[in-house]
Amino acid sequence: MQTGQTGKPPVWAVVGATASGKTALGIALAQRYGGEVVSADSMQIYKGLDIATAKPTVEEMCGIPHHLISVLPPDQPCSVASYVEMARAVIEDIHSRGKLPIVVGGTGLYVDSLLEHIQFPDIPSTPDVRERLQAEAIQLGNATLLERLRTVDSETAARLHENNLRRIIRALEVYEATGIPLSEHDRRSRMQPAPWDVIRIGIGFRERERQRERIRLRVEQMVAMGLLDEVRAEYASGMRRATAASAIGYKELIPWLEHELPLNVCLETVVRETCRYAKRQGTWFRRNAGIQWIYRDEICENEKILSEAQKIVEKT
RNA sequence: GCCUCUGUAGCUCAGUUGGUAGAGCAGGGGACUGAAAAUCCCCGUGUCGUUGGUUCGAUUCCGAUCGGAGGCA
Repeated sequence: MQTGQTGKPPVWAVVGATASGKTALGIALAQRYGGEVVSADSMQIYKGLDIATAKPTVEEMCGIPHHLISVLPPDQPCSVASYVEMARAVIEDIHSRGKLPIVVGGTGLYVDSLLEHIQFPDIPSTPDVRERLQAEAIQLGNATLLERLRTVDSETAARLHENNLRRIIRALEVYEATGIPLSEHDRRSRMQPAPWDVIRIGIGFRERERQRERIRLRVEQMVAMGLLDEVRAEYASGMRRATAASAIGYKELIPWLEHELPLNVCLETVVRETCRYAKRQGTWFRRNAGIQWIYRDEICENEKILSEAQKIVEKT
C-alpha cells in the first residue's frame, strides 16, 4: 500500500456544502485510486430517508464500498464521539486491506473530529442530568447556570453566550461527571496528532446564487425520485424525537402531511432551509486552511472537477 | 359613480401628539469537542406611493392624483 510523505498511511477527504457534488467526486476518486468511501454525514448514517438525505444510489456507487451510511436505526441517538469511534475502525480496516479511505461528508464537526484525531473522553450525555439542568435553567434563568459554570470553568463560560443553553448544560454535565472543566478536556483531546497523511479537497461555490440554483434543482430531483412517498412512509412509521427526525426535507414536510400548509410552501421551506444549512457548512469549512478548494461554479462539469482533484492529490 | 379603509426595508406589518423611522421573517457575517441537517451570537438608509399646499421643518396635517381592498349604488 502506498504511504504518504511522512510514511503515515493516507486518508483523503472530500468536504463542502450540501449539493456541491462531493458524493460524485468521492466515488470518482475511489475508482481511480483504489479507494473506499467513509461517509461523514450525521443524517446518512441512519437507515431510511434515503432520498431526503441524498444518499448515493447503488448505481451511483459504481461498486465502490461505502461505509457508515444506513448503519443506525433512526431512533438511536448518535454523537460525534461514537461517529469518530466507528470511523476510525472503518479506516483501520480499509488500510489493513491495502485500500485508500476517502472521507466524504458535509458534517463539519464529524469530519474535523475524525481527521484531527480528537480524543473524546468517556463522558456520555446523561439525559437525567440534562433534564435537571434544563429545569434549573427555566427556574433560575440561563444566566445563573452560566455563572455557576464560570466558577468551575471560566474559560468555557467566557466563550458561551447565556442563550446557548445546550452548551452550558454540556459543560456543566462534564464538570459534574469528572470534576475537570470541559476546557481542560478539550485541551487533552488534542494531544495526539492524526496517524494519517490527510489531503483535504473542498468543493465550494464562488457565488451564493449558483449554489441556490443547484439546491433548488436538487430538491426538484428528490421529489421526482419519490421524496414525498418516502417522507409519508417514514412519518407513518412514527419516527419521533430522534436525531434522524431533524433531517431537512423531512421535518419541513410534516405540516403538509398534517394538512396545515400546501405542498409548494413546504417545498420552498425545504429549499430555504437547505440553503441556510449550506451557508453554515460554508462557514465551518472556510476557516480550515488545510482544505484545497475547487469551485463548482467555475468548473461546471464533473469531469473537470475530477481532473482538478487529481492535480491536487498528485502534487501532494 | 359615491363612501370607507389602505399604500413605510426583499416580505408581513409597527410607528412618528409634525423634528426624515423599527420589529418579525427573509438575507449577510460569525461561532462550533458527546443533539451538529442541531444549537447559538452579531448586522436594519428605506425617494415612509406620487404630487401640490400649510409649516422654520411633513413620512406624519390638508388637497389632488395613481395603485390595492371592501361597502353602497
